[in-house]
Amino acid sequence: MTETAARPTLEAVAARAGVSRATVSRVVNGGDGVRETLVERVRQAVEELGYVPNQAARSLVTKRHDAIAVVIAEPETRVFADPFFAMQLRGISKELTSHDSQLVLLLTEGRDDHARVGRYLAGGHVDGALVFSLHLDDPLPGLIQRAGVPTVFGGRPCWSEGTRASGPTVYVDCDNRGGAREAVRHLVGLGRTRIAHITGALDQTSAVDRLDGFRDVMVDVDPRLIVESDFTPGGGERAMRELLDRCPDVDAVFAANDLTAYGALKVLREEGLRVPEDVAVIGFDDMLPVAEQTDPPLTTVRQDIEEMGRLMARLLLRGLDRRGVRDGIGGAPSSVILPTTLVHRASA
Amino acid sequence: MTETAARPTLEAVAARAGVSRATVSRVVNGGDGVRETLVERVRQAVEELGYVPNQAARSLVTKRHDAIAVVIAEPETRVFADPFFAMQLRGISKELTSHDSQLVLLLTEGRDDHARVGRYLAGGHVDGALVFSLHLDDPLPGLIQRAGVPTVFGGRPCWSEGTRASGPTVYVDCDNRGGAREAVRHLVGLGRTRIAHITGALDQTSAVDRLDGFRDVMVDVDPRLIVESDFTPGGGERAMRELLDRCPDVDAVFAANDLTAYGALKVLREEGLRVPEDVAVIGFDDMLPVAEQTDPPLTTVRQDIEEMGRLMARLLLRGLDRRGVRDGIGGAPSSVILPTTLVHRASA
DNA sequence: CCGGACGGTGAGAGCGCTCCCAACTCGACG
DNA sequence: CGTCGAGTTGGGAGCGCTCTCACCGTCCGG
Repeated sequence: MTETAARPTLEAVAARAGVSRATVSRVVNGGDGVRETLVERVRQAVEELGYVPNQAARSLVTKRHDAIAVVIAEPETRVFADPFFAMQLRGISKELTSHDSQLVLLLTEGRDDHARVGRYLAGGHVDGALVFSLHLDDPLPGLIQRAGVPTVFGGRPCWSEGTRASGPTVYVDCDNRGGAREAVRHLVGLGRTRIAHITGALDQTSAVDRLDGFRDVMVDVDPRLIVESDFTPGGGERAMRELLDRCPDVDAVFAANDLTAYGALKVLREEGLRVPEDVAVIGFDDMLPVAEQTDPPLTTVRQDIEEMGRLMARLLLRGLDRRGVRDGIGGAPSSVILPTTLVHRASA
Repeated sequence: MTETAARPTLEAVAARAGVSRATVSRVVNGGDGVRETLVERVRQAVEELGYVPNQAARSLVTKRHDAIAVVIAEPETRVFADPFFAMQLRGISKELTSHDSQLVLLLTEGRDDHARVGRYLAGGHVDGALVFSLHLDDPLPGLIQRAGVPTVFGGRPCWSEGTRASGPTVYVDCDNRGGAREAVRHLVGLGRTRIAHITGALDQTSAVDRLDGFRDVMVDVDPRLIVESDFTPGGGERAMRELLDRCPDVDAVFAANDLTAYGALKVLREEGLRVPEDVAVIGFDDMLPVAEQTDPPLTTVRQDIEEMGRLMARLLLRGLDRRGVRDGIGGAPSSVILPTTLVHRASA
């Protein structure tokens, strides 16, 4: 941990290359309008001195930061621990990297933290934000939009009344409803008639949308076939038990996600029911370490999580670039719903 | 996405409070040596104007950034997807937050990316780095230490020959070896005699250390009882099959992590072997969604992952602060090995 | 052969902040 | 009653960079 040697400045490079600061700056930023010989000379000086631009000085004048914030509102430990965010982050990171932007990660812990995040974003330390807000009553989306920071949401956000910001909301989500429909139709196609749904946590739009998709197909479904749960394996177990109790004749289950399906599978096995012969099971997410490893391997609805992350970043960056170009018409980017695909494995 | 109103500057606050820039600066940075009445007046002006300091301007002069980088070297998708990093990030984030520092996340993709990360760190954009380097031959640790950025590693790093940097290396790890010993001793205590070990990916120090711990207890172990694997469920399955094939009399398995144990459990069940009656199984990590949900619930060695993250951050920040105080003797912080605990569930 | 256009370059003015130092106010002390 | 020092406050010089302009040479058309 020794003191790092003083970093060379533009000035130093200029001196070495025998040109002015302005010229070095031009070269460093693309080199347009500089004679080729000079460009070369400057490049070499940069190389020799190991010059790296000082981002702080640059931001100070450009008001750009080449950094975006990723906000993950996460009261619940277990949700954060699933691979979901990791994959999204990966996608986001890839996109940002290719755009030379940095990723500032903001994790919130409980309500008080919202203020901190709001302050940070309003403080103009980043060019934009990517926000994952999971719950219906989350004040974060409102806070953020009020902060005036360009934002793209991960998953369809939900507005508490009155929090609704002006201007369009941009978000990226997968086709939860359509994916659910496809899963349920597949079960119907298998000849199943007593098809149940174990829901996710219904304070999240993804859970609501999947339930809606289920209902789209099972129009007059026996209400006892719908059991509310919470996206966890334990919740899946409890729900499956209740389901078996209420409707012993159930012959198919569409679980709101793979973890839930995993729990359901466990109960089914314990009860001596064969999957898929007695009860077919479909999950959602195609979370690989889970879906491929269940017993039997899980048929599930795949969403490309990494791609969602990447897309969020792309949308945000595009919006940012456009802003630079004097907010031309052609307009703000709009939300994107990614398609899902049904992955056939053994459970249905 | 409207243009944000011009942010108020120190100057503006000063004007409003009827004092000088310097005074406002003092108040904003703690307010020492300023008369109480003035402090109050400035505070109010700050409030009214919604002033937030411009970090870029501040860094420019202080050379501090109040930001640290978290570098996750991750060629393998599946490893990143496990909850491990999420938990660590959480711990890190908590610690940084309470220290008013930001977390810049750097994910690498393949070899070329190392250069990018090296450049970024060397560029002095952050005050320090927290680095997770998983593999033995990873050039990243060397690169980073050469960049002269204060760094704390997650997990005992491993140096390719010649890459070894000068100066002490600080890292945080759990007591992989001791934890493994405890697990194996527990199996011995259960009266098991044919105790096997399914290793993790042996290009990672954690896997090597756990193997060493196993060997510490099982001094003259039948070499056929050690099967090399890779920390994945699939790998666990394969290893377990091979093990059963080689030594049908195996009566206990210490798996290098929970995922591996999960795979092993699956094979055992398929083969009609009872756990723990016929074969006792112990995992490592206590990855909750996995360990609690296996069938039967997994006895495993717990490491407090979030705490590791928090500790890494704390160590780094402490080192940074000390640097500020003229690098006094009393010295660089040193590595920490966190204890593990054996969690008794049903599988052993 | 001269004026103007034009590509290329450098000088200089800040961006918003911190921090050094000078200045100023008092109360205390000789 | 003068002086000194502690306690406060303000002025000003940059931190390293970008960006606007003025400037300079060159090339071309008239």
